[in-house]
Amino acid sequence: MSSAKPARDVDAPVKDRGARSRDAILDTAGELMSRYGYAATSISMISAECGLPPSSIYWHFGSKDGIYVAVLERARTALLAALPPAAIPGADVVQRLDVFLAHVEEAFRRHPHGLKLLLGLGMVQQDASAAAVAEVHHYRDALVVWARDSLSAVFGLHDRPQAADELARFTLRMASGTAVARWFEPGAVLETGPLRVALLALAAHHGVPGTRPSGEGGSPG
Amino acid sequence: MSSAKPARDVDAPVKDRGARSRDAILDTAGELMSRYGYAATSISMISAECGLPPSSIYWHFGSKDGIYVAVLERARTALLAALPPAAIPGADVVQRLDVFLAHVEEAFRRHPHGLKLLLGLGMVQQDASAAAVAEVHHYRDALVVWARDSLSAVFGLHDRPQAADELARFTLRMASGTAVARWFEPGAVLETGPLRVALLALAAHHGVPGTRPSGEGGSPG
DNA sequence: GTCTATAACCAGATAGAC
DNA sequence: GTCTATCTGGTTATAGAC
Repeated sequence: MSSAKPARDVDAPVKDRGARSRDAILDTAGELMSRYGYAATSISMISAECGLPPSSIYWHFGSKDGIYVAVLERARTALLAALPPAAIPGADVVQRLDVFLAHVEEAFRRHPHGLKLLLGLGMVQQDASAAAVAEVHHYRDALVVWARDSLSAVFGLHDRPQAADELARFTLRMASGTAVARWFEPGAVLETGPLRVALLALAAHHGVPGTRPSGEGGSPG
Repeated sequence: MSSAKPARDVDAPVKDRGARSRDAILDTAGELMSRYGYAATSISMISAECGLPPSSIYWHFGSKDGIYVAVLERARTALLAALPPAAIPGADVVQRLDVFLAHVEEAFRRHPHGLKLLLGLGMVQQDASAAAVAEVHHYRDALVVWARDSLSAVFGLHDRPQAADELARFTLRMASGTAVARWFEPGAVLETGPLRVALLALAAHHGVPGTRPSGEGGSPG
């Protein structure tokens, strides 16, 4: 028996050792950076954790910024793939909202690093490369667009972009706040119950039909 | 002429040069750490910015952790002093809520570093001293207690601690999410309008009297 | 693609004159 | 309390054998 922690597959077919190493580095770096932040995560930490020497890490990613860009890009892709699409099935608003919230809650629960990375690395502006800053904003913008489109579809706000923006900001800030809470209480999840009540009230406040608090089925037939 | 940036008062009476230097260091460190985070802020950066040599900084605070603890302690004191006390004046729920939200919005607007420091430094667990970790949790706990007490007073939830906890978590997560948003849009403020609607709806959902959406004055007399 | 070894540098922290 | 000068160790990054 070699070691208790086979972080990477040394005996894998030589064919794709490179791709496997690359993934191992990204896994380790994502884990460490989401926990300690970009600045506090060193190449030696990543090297020690994933078992590859620093030079291999540099061979794959070129620089610390390069690792960061790759980690963030992968996190963004994975999170956006897990988030529900804008086309939510459901006849009425409440039905669509419940489907939407269930998907969102699961996506944020299954990809806990997604937002944390954005948070811990958002303050990179210091010595980060232009590519790194661009990727941070790309990530953030993608989430904003997703939130606006989704909530617009759920509540039927295609002709009321301001209301859609408000609901999107509200939802994203709650999600970010939950990500923050998670590094004090690791088990914290997005509380969809209160969020559901809040979104329905906000929509009702904007006069969106089918969101009145009394009578869960909407307007009486 | 000496320099265009007199960051500290070199010609001040010798009497309290120490106290002034201490404050200057804390100001600079707070500014930098809230922008770049703890790990990315170096002693040399602080030294260059405030004009005092590294050894003076160490004389005042002993270590980088020491600076951090002092910065966070001062931020916590200032923020909690600016936040409204639990005893909110106002006859009915809506009145108290409006006073509360106005105070909170102003406190978070006038102390933009307060929460950012907590965010950027929350991930210090890596090589931080026990004192530093303790201060982070002290800060966070103080905010949690404040939120619970305040919202309990506003909505009259003394006998319903679970509802008070839920409203407190909701409010704090929105505030944290806003602090996060602020490092993408520096002008972002806590949006008390939607938060007001949401809190009223949550309270109504819990059956708190005086929070029904229709009829802003509460129950008809 | 992966390794050993190391260059060049900057971080946190200290010594000791004044 | 403040300064100049410096020590030590870790940091990013590279050279070059295999």
